[in-house]
Amino acid sequence: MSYSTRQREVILNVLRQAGRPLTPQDIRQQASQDSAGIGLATVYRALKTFIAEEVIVPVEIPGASPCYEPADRGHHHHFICQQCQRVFDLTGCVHGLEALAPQDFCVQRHEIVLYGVCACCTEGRGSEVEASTDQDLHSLHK
Amino acid sequence: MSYSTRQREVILNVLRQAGRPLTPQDIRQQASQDSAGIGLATVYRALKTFIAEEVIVPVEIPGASPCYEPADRGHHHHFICQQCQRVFDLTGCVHGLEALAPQDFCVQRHEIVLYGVCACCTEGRGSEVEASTDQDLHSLHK
DNA sequence: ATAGATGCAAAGAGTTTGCATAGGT
DNA sequence: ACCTATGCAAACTCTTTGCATCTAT
Repeated sequence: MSYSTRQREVILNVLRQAGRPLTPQDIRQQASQDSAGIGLATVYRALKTFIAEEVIVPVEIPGASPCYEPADRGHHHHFICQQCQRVFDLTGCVHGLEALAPQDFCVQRHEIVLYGVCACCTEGRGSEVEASTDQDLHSLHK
Repeated sequence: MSYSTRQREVILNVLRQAGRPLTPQDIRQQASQDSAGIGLATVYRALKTFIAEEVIVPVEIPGASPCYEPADRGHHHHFICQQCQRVFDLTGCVHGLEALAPQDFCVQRHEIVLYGVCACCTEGRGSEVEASTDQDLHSLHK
């Protein structure tokens, strides 16, 4: 089995406290505050372990770098802001998706991604957000 | 403007004749048959030019390598076979997607991806397809 | 003749792996 | 004590860029 180390606890904490999926770089940067000098390789290895243990899930957005979030958030989809490039969680889903595939295709799961401009960036605060170190947590969960 | 060279014509032809989005590697491999010794860099540069000219569009599927297809296929979505990893075009769309985003978010476009097993792989021909050099064109367009 | 395109090789970004050391059990 | 995790650096993959040469206009 896997050991519980300080680095892994910190990584998991970072992912849980963020209200949105994070990239490995995001994670490393955040984690550095609690565990200085943490290596990127450690982040990648921890992510791989957590995925295998189904503690987190990868979120791969077309046009964005792969990112990760806790697995306990249930079925949901994502919104990516074209301005600040951040990924947000959405709630809800739509029906009738299986109908898009030919009948001899077997549909196992689906992904929906919305692209646009988030509330922050719409308010004209786009540039400052873009440069932020991203401590702010923009959860859309109620 | 851009010149019309043999390589570019071949690349565009390959994309048009394929019934599904292709990766740069796919394209290079196919194009080699008509233009031996074509370089990968040439493919990437041609793709960039074609995208700028809006002749082709990038198709970025979560969990798959980025691929490309002609821009004149209209609004549609994609299916990725978990077995052979190929990307197929779907026809049709669903409504009510904007409703998934908070009202202060501006939705500009969307992407829907279905994952599952394609007809070929369901028929038990998965392994041979997986190893194929992919000359076969699996269009879903009617 | 000139500007753009090609092929190669080198350079970058992102991710993975080998290895010696440190740390959890 | 044993086995796993860490950090570093090297290796790998995918994509981009520099440069000399070639080609379309």
